[in-house]
Amino acid sequence: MSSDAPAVPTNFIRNIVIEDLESGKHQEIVTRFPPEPNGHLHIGHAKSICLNFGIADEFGGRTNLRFDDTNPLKENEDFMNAIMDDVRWLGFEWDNLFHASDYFGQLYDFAVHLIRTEKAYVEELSADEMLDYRGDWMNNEPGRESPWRNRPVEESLDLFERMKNGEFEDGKYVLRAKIDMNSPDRFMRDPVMYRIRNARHHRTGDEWHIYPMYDWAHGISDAIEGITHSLCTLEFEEHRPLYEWFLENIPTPSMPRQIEFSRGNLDYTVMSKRRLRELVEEGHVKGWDDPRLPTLAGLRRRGFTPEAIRAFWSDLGVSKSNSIISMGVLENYVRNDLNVRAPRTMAVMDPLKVVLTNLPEGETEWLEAPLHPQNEEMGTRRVALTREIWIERSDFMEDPPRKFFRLKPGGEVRLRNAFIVQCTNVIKDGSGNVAELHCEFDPDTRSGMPGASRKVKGTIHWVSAEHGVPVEVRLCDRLFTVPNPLGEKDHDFREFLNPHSMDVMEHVIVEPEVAEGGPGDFYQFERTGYFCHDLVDSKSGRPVLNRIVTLRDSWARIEKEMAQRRK
RNA sequence: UGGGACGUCGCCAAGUUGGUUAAGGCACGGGGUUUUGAUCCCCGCAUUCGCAGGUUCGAGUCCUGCCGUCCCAGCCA
Repeated sequence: MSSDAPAVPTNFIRNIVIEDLESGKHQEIVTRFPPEPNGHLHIGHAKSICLNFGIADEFGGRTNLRFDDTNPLKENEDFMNAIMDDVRWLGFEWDNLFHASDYFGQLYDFAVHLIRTEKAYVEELSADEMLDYRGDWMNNEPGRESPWRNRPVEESLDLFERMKNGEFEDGKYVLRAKIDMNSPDRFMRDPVMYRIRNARHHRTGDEWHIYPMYDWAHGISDAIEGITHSLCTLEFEEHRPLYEWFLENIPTPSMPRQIEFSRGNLDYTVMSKRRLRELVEEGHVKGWDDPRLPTLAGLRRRGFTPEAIRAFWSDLGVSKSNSIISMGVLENYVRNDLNVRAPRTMAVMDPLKVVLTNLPEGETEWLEAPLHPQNEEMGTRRVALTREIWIERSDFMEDPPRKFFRLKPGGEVRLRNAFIVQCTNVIKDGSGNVAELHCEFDPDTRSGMPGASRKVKGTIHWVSAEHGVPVEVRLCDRLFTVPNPLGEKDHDFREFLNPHSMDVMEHVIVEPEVAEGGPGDFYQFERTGYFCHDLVDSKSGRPVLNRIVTLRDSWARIEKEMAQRRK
C-alpha cells in the first residue's frame, strides 16, 4: 500500500475483468446499459451507467446502450429520448444504440430451435393454472408438469407460428421452456418465454403479436452483441441459472457472463419507478425533472453536476452488500466540484437595510472583487457600494451570544470585498423590530489598500440597494423527513413528505450580473451556498434560482448545539 | 416453513490462494491559514472484522452452529 499513490478504486467486478483479460478469455471488454423505456433514469441508474461505461473505458472496450423494449404496453419513445438525454448529460456516449426489438426475428428463430429440440412447448393452461402447477416452493413443494408439456413438436411449432401471426387473443397461449418443474429455483420451473400481446409496439408496429419475456430476451441480446460482462442488480441473481440455460441450449453467438451488484440507494428519498411515478402523477412534485427528485433530470435541474455524480459513484465503489448512502455524501461531492468551478458573488436572502452614514447619497464606490479566491484566472468583477445597502438579517444581533462574529450595536465587521464598518445606530419600527442600521465605514480599510490589513473578527456579505436586483430563489431540500420513507411500517411514504422541501424566497437581492444569467448558470453565493438558474422557469427579466446545496456551515452547528444545551 | 444473497469504524468500502502493525473516502474531534464561521493544510479516529465455538504455530480470510438484513409466488423488467 504505497502512501503517495492515490488508492485505485477497485471492486470485485473490475477484478473479474482484469482476470479475464490476463487469462486471454477476452481480448476486448464489451458492456451494455439496458434500460427499459418505461420511466426516467435516477441516481441509482447512474451507478450502473458509471459502472458499465467506466469499466469499458478503463480497459479500452465498448459499451452499448440497449433499450429493453419487450413490453409494448408500458414503453414508449418519449422515455427513450429522455433516457438518451440523461446518459449523454452524465457524460457518456455509447458505441452502439440497440433495442431488444432489433432481435425479435432472431429470438423467434431461436425459440423455434428450442421447440424442435423438445426444450420448449406451447402451453394452454391459464395463468392461474400455471401458478398452481408450479407448486408452493415456499414450502418446498414440487411442481407438477403441465398436460401440454409433451405435446408433439409439430403441434407446438404450428401453434407458435399462429401465435406470431396474431390468430389468438391475448393470454390464450404462451411459449414455455421445458426445464425442471421440481427445481428449487423457481425460475427454472418451465418459465414463460413468450406471451401473446396484440399490441402495437413503438418500434416494430404491428409486425408482432407475441413478445419475449425478459429472461429469454436479455441473455440472447447480450450474446448477439458479444457482451462479455453483463452487469445487473442483485435481484437477478436467481435468474442467472436460467440466463445460462437459455444460452447453453441455443446455438449461441457468444457466452456473456452475468454478474450482479447491489443497487445504490440514498436516504431521505425514494428510488423506485412506481413511487416516483406516484409522486409525479399525484402532484406532490412538479414533474419528472422536479429539482427535489433523485431523477437525473431532477438533479440536473437542481444544479448537480455530472462530474460530481460520476465522482460520487466512482469513489463509493461497487459491492454486493445492500446499502443506503447518506444524502450528505452526495451533497459533498457536489460541493467539492462546485467549489472549484463556481464564480463567487454576493446575495442577500433576507434583507436588512444598512445606511452608511458617511457615504454621501448618490455616490458610488466601485470595488474590484475576485470571482474566485483561490483561482485568479477566473478574473474579477466590479461591485458597487452605495450609501444604502442590504445585509443578511441574521448577520445582525442586538444581544449576541459569545463567539458571534457578525454585526452588533457598536461592533465592527468587514463588508466583504469592501470596508470595515461600525454599527452606530439601530433603528426600530413601531413593534420593536429592527428596521434598519446606521453604520460608518472606515475609508482606510478598503480592499487592496494598506489599511485593509486591519483585522476584524467577522466578514459579512452585502448588496447595494441601488444596484442589487431582486430574484426568486427556491431552497431545495430533502424530499422526505425520515431517512427511509418506505421502511416505516404502518405508514404510507407520503406521510413523510417534507413540507419545506422547496421553500420559495421571492425577494432575494443579487448582484446585477447574476440576474442577467441564463438557465444552468451557477454561482456560489458567498457564505450561503451554491445556486443556479432554473433550467425551465428562469427567464430573462424574471430570474429564478435553485439552491443546489448549502455551504458547509460550522456556525450553524454551533448554534444548534447551543440551542440543544439550552433545552 | 423453501430458495438466493449479504453482514469489516456513524455512512460507503479495500482486503490476491490464512501469515507480522485491518487500505481509502465521507462524517466526526483537535490545531493552523483565511476579507466566505467556506476552501485549504496538519493531526487524531476499528487491539478488531454480526455472534459463539472449532481447525491451525498463525484466521476478517477455512469449518460448524446461531443471529440479523435484503430479494423471490408477473403471461413486468
